[in-house]
Amino acid sequence: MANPAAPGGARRPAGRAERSAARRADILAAALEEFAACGFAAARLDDVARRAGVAKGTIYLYFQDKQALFEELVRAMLVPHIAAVEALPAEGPVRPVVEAFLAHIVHDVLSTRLADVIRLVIAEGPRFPALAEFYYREVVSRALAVLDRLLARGVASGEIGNPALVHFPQLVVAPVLMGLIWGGMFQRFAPLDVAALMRAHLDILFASGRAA
Amino acid sequence: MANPAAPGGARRPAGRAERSAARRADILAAALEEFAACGFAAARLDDVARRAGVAKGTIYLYFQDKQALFEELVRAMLVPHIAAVEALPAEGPVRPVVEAFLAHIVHDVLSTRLADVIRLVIAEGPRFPALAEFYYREVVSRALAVLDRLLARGVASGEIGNPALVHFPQLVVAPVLMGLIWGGMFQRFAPLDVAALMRAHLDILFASGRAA
Amino acid sequence: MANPAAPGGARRPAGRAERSAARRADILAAALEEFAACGFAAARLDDVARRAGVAKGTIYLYFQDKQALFEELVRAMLVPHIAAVEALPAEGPVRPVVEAFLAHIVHDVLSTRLADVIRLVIAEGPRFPALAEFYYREVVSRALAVLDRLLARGVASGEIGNPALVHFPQLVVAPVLMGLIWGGMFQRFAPLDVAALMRAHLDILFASGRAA
Amino acid sequence: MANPAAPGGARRPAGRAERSAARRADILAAALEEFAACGFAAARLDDVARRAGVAKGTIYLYFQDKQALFEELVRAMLVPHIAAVEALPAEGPVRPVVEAFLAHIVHDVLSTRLADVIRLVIAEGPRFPALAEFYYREVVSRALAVLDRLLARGVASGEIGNPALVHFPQLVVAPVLMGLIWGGMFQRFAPLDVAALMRAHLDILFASGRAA
DNA sequence: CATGAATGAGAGTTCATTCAT
DNA sequence: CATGAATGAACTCTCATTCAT
Repeated sequence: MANPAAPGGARRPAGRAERSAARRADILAAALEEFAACGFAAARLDDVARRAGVAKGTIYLYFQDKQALFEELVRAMLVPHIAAVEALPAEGPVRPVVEAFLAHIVHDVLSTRLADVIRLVIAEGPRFPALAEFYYREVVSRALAVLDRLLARGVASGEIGNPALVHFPQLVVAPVLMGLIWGGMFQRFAPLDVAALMRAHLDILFASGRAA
Repeated sequence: MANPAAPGGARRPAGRAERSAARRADILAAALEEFAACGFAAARLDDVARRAGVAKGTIYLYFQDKQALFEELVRAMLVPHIAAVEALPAEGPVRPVVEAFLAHIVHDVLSTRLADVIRLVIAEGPRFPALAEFYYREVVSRALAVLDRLLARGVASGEIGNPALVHFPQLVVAPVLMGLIWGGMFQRFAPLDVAALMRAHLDILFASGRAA
Repeated sequence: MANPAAPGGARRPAGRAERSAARRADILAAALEEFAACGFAAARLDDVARRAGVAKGTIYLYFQDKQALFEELVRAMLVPHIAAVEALPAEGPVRPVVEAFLAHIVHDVLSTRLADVIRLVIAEGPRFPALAEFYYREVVSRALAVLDRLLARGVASGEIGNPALVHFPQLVVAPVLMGLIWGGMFQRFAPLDVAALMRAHLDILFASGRAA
Repeated sequence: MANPAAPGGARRPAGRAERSAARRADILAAALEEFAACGFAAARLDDVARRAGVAKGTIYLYFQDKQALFEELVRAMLVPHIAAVEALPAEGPVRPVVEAFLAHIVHDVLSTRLADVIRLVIAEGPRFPALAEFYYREVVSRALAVLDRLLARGVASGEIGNPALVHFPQLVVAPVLMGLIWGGMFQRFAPLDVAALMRAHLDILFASGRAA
């Protein structure tokens, strides 16, 4: 009677749907840890369940099977960032936008769990074509399209001196990929200053243009 | 003409040592296929054996276990290229050397089995720190050191206008990595012209400098 | 009649804990059969599972591995008898006590599954030092200690004429061991009347003493 | 030219047959070590071969298979002692003969490789009925028959006071078995003075009789 | 909804045995 | 005779998946 959102005597401050969503989130979070640490094939659902604080069977109430869990994990992690990818300003000087774009990736991707997710996609991509395609369609192609327009504008305005860059937005992103891979493999014993790397990268990209 | 075992005529019997080396090579080749296709954990030694045309137990005559097979495979594939990495000319104009360096990678790595091996190292690196370290020590760090000297020379001679590049040889290689990853994931449905990518990349790198 | 789970009527469902304990017992019983028949190394868990009526994997829900199954089997079989070993009367005439002791062993050990267990311990002891030590500590040394006190009393009271026996309680048990080994190896084609053997043994032990 | 027994340039001082016999002996010796250490099932012919200094296949030139090797090993080790078993004097006082008999076993069996062989027979007996039967027929029954006659003589002459012993020669041997088993299992952490045990045993056996 | 005991196909690994050299 | 590379059946152990409770 006190809690209108909890009919039937549920004391917990959450409704059934919320509890369910929370469980789902717990499982996804646990799965991320395990998949990131072991890879898809070597990760054990037993460990995912233990880490999520649920029984092994419960996972199957929320996900069809191991592969579905993996794919939904990747999707769930990527989706919130898909919008951000296209939120770049369409007007004004180009360099600050590219800078913001790269800074965004460095801060919100490379230094977060998202880096693990993308490394997973890269590592397992060949075994999960659907995932690779999803990643390309929803993230990569969109980001590259945005970049492409940006670069065209930069070339048109003279900010970017070298027209070679148009049609190869991958060149803008390549150092990010380098930072991502390096971080997963060599960071431990050969640290790489990604921020400085990005500054140098920007300097080169905009070197021969004139300031906007 | 006196020696019936003389090289030059491929004959069946061969020596014991040759047979043995051939078997080993067969197994490694089969392992490459399977590991590249399935990843380390999901690859089955049964399939490796079948593909190599040997019995399952035979693998264990040549390799301690699955992990050893994997590590030796990577090492065996990388080692022959280690020397090549440092064979860049130490004198003269810089751009042609960098061009040759990238062309070499594109031709001898990206379009060969070596690409699979490096993708494997990237994918499994976190689970095989020894391998990641080997790859860094024997390949990555050497190549970067060579590039570093090259870039310094280019900056000193004015060929490279932008000194930002020095100390970040990773920027030179980043597009190669991009091509490698792209090739493994998106090439099927979104082909990338790596050669053109490289030309654009070079144009940008040497854009603001004066010709040597 | 009110409690459907009440003991006294063997019914199927039972509680989870009971089911679990029963499964464990089934597996141990099956393991005893197989280990006794084949020895540790040659026994196959597949057969244990089949005999226990469970799947192969189920064994691993209850026991860490084959060796743990073996060791727990031996412990589980021996433990219930450890108390019995020290339950011999500490007063009165000695001969009846020794007689009872040997009769107990002949009836409760030699003619039961326990004989198989001890034969297993003897056969596998060298490969399972922990088991040999357990058996010595919990069974052998205790039984010998009890016997030792008993013999000392018998010598003190004159019931046992020969003081040589003190400090060698093994001599009292040796014929039991003989019966155990004989039973496992020769009984089939050269039967040995263990009861008569024991009577003769007792006659000799107490031959030169005077009745208590 | 110096060695007339080595025609054809063979430097080794042995003929073909001798070499062969030596090889056989080497294999048997190696097999004894391995079987004693690991038991029949767990012993590896690979280790036997390595220890014997021959190739794995060579074993099969001398023995049909693993089981034959094992059985011939046991037979070969026991046969030389079969004669000794019946070489006990048929006349004169009994006690010295029994003493000699037990002393012989303690010295020539318990403290030698023979102990390992008999422990093996005991451990593997149930799996090798033919071996158990051979051991019974050629060793056990003969020794017991000899002992039986000896005991009868002792009882007849009054040396042995207790006629219960006749028909149970096993009682004479039981402490030896105890020593054998104890040696294999507990000797390490609970040493048993077998010689003293035997003296006590003899004292008891002959306690109530009058000296011859 | 949630559980976790149970399943059983399938993985890596071993080793007795064979046979071309 | 001797070798040891090769075999492949058989083993132990794992783990995604199911289902009675």
